Amino acid sequence: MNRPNRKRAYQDGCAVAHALDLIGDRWAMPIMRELMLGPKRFTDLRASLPGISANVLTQRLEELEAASVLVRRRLPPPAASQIYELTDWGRESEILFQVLGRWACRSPTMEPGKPMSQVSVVLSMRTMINRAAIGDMDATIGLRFGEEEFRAVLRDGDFTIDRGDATGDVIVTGDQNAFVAMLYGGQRLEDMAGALSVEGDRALLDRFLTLFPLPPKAPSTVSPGSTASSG
Amino acid sequence: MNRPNRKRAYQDGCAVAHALDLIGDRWAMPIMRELMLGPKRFTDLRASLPGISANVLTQRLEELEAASVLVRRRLPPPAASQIYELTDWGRESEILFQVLGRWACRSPTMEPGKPMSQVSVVLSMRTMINRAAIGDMDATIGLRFGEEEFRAVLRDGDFTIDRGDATGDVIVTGDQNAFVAMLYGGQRLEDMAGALSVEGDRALLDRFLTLFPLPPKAPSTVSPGSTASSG
DNA sequence: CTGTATCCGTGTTGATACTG
DNA sequence: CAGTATCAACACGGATACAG
Repeated sequence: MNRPNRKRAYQDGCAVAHALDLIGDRWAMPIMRELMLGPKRFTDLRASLPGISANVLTQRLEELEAASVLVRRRLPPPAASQIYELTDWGRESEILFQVLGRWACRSPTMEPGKPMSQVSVVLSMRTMINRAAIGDMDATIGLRFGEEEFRAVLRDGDFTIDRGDATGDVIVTGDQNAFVAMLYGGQRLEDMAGALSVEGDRALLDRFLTLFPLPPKAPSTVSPGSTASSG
Repeated sequence: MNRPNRKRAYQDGCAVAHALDLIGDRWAMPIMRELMLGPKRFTDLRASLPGISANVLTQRLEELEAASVLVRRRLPPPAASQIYELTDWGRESEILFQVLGRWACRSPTMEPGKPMSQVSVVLSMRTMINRAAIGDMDATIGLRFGEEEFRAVLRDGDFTIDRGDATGDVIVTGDQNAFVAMLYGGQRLEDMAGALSVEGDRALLDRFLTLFPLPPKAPSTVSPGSTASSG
């Protein structure tokens, strides 16, 4: 229990430096990301953050709780387990993830194809949606990624997607990475080798997939032969 | 020279995780912040980032260069020194700093009064300006913090501030931390004990200072007696 | 089953000293 | 001025053992 308790902190009045003191440690933002669509248990977090170790997760959760970014709640019996949930202010950090995501997807070194968590995929849709292209579309799209279900709604020129029953005009079931390959990789359902199945209005799905354009890449300013850290 | 060259990277397709791979290392964002208003030399960076050590600065600059966030340029003689300059894409990251700053200044654990760099103060004004309150103000404000000079312009309901000659309708000279105490701490010029001097239209300065309101704090969700890391 | 604590090998960070 | 070299302290990740 008696940890030394003194973190390395920027001694800087800049609010950005304070933000980095709070959420700049390794794994802090990915943890927040995984909680953005609702609370999760320790084990769920661990499962959706491949590479994190139990002790690091414990420590980050403590620090984020101390920062009032999240709270831990004990569920009533028979669940008898704890859940971690963003505070209101923690949830307001979603804009950080959107802006960071929009900037980073233009990175010259961003390479697609690496696996994403279910939550990442849903948040990326909130980030990349081109609202100007929605027009008068009025539709509900259900997504079922493993055990998790989400529902997207297009209405009145707006787009929302949240946890919820995967019902609607079209329902996609399967692996979220296969869905991402369609969404951002330009792949077609036929290329998915059965990793995805679709029920309902396939034409709607095709149109839906066009609503998430990727912005142009920024040019690389590194000469190809230099000693850049290649991953 | 032959560093192992393999960083700890999130193996995650999420664009946010990629962003963190690029600029999530300690000191990376403060370095970018210091370059946001124009290029700087190694020694200037070191001076404006108290606490960073030379080897870490070297390494971060290399990594940020490899990420195409900044470039290093050799100045023509007689300067004969290098400068570090953000790329276009690197400069577009300013929105990250604004969003991060707006979110973090609501932190329950944010405590004012810690020193800020000159660049931080200027960027914070870009972040916190309340454009709706500008009205028909038409004025130029000069700021002189140490060796650095900045010029703020209010015109057509817009606000800009950049490096530039500290001339205008009112000119403030002195320590940027004293200026911040007026800007965000509600202090008055008389309380500054001579750390600031003002030439020109003092009424304009008073009105100018009202254009940068702080948003309300988020509530703390930590019980005061708990073992929070009070770092 | 759901976390938490401890040990250990390794890599990163940071302070000091030093070189071109 | 612009970095390198060295070294100690710490953080991370993996494994494992422990507690409710």
